[in-house]
Amino acid sequence: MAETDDARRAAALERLMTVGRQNSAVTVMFHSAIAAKQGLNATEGKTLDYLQRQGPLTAKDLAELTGLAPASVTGLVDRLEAKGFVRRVKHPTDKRRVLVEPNEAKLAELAGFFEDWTRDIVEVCAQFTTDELETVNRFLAVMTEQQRKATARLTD
Amino acid sequence: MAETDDARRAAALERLMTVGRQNSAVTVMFHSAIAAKQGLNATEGKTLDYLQRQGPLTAKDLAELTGLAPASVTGLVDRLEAKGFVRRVKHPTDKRRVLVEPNEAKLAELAGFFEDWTRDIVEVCAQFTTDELETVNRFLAVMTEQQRKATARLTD
DNA sequence: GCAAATATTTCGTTCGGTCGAACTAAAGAC
DNA sequence: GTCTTTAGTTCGACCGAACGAAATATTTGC
Repeated sequence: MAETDDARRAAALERLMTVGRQNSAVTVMFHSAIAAKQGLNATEGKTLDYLQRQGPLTAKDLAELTGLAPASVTGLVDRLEAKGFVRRVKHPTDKRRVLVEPNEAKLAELAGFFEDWTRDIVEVCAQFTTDELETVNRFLAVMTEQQRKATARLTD
Repeated sequence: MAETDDARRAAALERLMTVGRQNSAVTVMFHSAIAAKQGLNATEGKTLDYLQRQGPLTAKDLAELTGLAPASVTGLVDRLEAKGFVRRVKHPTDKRRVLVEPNEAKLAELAGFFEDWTRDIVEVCAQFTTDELETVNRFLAVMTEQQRKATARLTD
């Protein structure tokens, strides 16, 4: 029954596209809702993402990552600092440089925002066996990498 | 061996959180990269999303959906029209109203943007059995709904 | 040491996106 | 038929965020 198997797979793939696109759209909205709730614009949110993932970065690093002019980074960091999300720290060896350090407490507070969200997730996961969750994990990991590459391709 | 099962599940859940967050971050970046490539800002992108999903909408509808003032919607539609993504159409029965109609051709062109992306996805999916893909679909559908509710909770 | 290079900030300017208020046109109420 | 309400646009103004150029501080190279 190769044909019905093929049909079933084709259906699964098509549905994956649909559901994946819906999920993407909702994810974007969720993110922007959270950012808005904290008075962060897109640039600021992206910057915090980078800092959270990579730890302290210099202004120059941030300029490259965000694609902003040096002068703009100064303003960006000023705003984030005023809101308490980061602080400027002198670079240990090169005093020209400024390290922008994320405020862990503030980010934890942000994580607190996710708390009931996390609880909901776990609850929803009750519908899935551990094996299934591992499949999902594997899938998400692969897709994330694929999408990361696609993004890089777009922005080069 | 209930304990090791518990441990395995806990590990799977924790990993899900991590990988899920990474995936979200990348998704957001991917979206904003696509939007930027087309010269669209966040508001314009969101508006096109609504139009694509719900079909033609009046300026008033858009004002409510986006949370913008009427005057701002005029400007928003002007910009989208100038870029060729939408057109204004007279409402059939109420001549005060303006229907904002998405340009299917232009959106298809946008879909073309996704073409090689889609190809990559399918390729990546070769690593998964059809059963696994169906599990993923089920998971994504559930998570999408959950996240949709969470977003609504944040923006009310 | 001193000149050139590098990292960041300051300053003045510009621009896009939003707003409120006033205006126009059409629909609905009575 | 007038009066009120509703939909959308125009206009003038404002604000946040970005930029380039010049200034400052520090490091590197010779």
